[in-house]
Amino acid sequence: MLEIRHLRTLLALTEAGTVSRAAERVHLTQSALSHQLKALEAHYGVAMVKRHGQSVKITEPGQRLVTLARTVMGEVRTAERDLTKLVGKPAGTLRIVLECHTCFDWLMPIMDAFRKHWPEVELDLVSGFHPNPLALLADNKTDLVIGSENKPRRGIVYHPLFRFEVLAVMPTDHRLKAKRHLAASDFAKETLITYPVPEERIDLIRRVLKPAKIHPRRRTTELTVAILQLVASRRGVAALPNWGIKNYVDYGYVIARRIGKSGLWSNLYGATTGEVARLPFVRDFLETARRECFAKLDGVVPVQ
Amino acid sequence: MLEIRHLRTLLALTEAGTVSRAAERVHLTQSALSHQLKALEAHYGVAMVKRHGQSVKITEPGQRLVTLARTVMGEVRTAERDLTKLVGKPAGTLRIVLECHTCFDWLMPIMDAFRKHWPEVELDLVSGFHPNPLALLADNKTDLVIGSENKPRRGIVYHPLFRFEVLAVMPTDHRLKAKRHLAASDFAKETLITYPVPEERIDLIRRVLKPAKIHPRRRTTELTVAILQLVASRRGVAALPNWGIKNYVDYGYVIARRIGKSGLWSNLYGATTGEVARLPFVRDFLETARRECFAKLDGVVPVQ
DNA sequence: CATATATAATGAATACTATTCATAGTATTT
DNA sequence: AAATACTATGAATAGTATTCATTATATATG
Repeated sequence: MLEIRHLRTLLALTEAGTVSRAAERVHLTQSALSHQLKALEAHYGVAMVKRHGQSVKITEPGQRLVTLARTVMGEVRTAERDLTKLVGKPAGTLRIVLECHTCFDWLMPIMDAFRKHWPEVELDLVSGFHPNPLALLADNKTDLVIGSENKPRRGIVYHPLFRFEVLAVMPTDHRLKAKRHLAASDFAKETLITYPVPEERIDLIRRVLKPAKIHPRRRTTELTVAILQLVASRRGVAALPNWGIKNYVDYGYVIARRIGKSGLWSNLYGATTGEVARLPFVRDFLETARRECFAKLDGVVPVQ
Repeated sequence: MLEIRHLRTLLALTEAGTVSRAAERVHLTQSALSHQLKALEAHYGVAMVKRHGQSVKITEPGQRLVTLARTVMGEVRTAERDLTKLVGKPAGTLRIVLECHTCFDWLMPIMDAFRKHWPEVELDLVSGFHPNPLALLADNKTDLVIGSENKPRRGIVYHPLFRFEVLAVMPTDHRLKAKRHLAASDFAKETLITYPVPEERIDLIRRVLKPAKIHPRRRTTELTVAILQLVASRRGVAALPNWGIKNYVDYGYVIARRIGKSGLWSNLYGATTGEVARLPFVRDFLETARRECFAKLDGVVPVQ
């Protein structure tokens, strides 16, 4: 009766917190998951989740199955890796270009895991700036570009990673702190602290400020911590991913506000050539990245 | 794509050796398993089994999945045990009556495992002889009777365990050693060595010799090894389960021959009252017994 | 406080896919 | 050579997972 499908669902449920979001993550409808849970509960004669207002909470029996799911899914993954290694000795390179500055944060642990799982593959992070990173794929200068671009181009395959919200980060005593969300006009008199990249690469400018014809002052710095320091010491405001600043916000170092009524959201994709997309270790890398980010990063949802 | 169902199939396949027998064990048709295997092979791009004449052999990739199956199924089982313990504290007794002498051999390790898994349950083996063991169930003198009886009686539930062949055991230089299988008449001049139980309890007599009106001499002894010693020293022949004598035959201590053209087969059942049948630890006991016997005992097949 | 917005549960309809059926094919045994 | 024991396969069927459409309920929002 119990199938791996159910374990997948339970894992997604603990990570997502709600049935609907879990459903998105496993590419099913909310209804399907609700039925699955009902079937599990009927079979074992215990509630696996408890409706807790709007969201659901996993019960103790449910938690036991989640524990099972974690170990089982881990073992299934290593078995499948072993299988692909038995099918054909995998060797090659995986050169990665990062378009997204903050992505370093989540990429590091994933690269570490990858090196352990695929010691035969040479892993490289191509840093430094490129005006047109996707061109590097065609020129075989890199194998994987991680960024938010997904315009269809011939020969390039986009692998959706995840979707996250970009928040406005401000000092704790900022004049706009009472607002629930900021409008474009709110930025008019601010100094915007960003990474040293062209304006088109900054979502807030390209998608919010430029359309509203607002051009605040800019100040740039390389590191995320440096940006946060400048914000905290009232030199300006910044726009950073939700998951990148959560710790600083929780700690009360800065405050964060939504940009626009429904927020400024950004999608992240891995881009490869069609050929590279077929390599088993590349598929594994992308899948691992997706899974780990959903599991570890706060407020991350599937690409819509 | 990979589901627990596939892992079950692969486990049954390694233990049964052929697709058909594995199918019986998981209560599916041979065709279903063949399709399952085909789907697995298509998905992973490797052959999981290799047709090897009449039977199939598991390939290296297949073996990897079998290993996965073993660990996963083990974890699923302990998780499910934990779940039933969470649902309701299980306490009670499991008093077992054994109708079948040789069954001690396989029952011991299963009782050991059971004690480990259900420390709250008091386990008892009620030995000694009873003319009508099933009556003990109704009188609440025991909880489980293991034997080959399965005549429908009101209030009693039979749980099929397994089916095995009873072989004629003879000294290595016996006059009938050239025969592939023995007929009832072959026993006419022999001394039959049996456990000290009534004739109706001995399959060979009840189902083969009595119908043929053949009444050989009998000599009885309690222990299986004692029977084998007597046989080896030419004091007579015996009829014992395939799996009980395999080691002695392989070692060349005695020889074994089929009884009748298609052999003398015996089914083993666990009998309980309807109430006891519902207890989770009883269900677990029976399932464990079945599984372990299929895995460890040679030549054991599902009850037909 | 009413309204809008999320969310979950449910029964019926649908789509999917696992299993069986019927059969052919291939070794092995007698 | 015939009988037996096994596997593979395509089509039909049965079974069940998923979706659709809807209701119910709780949480935000103006």
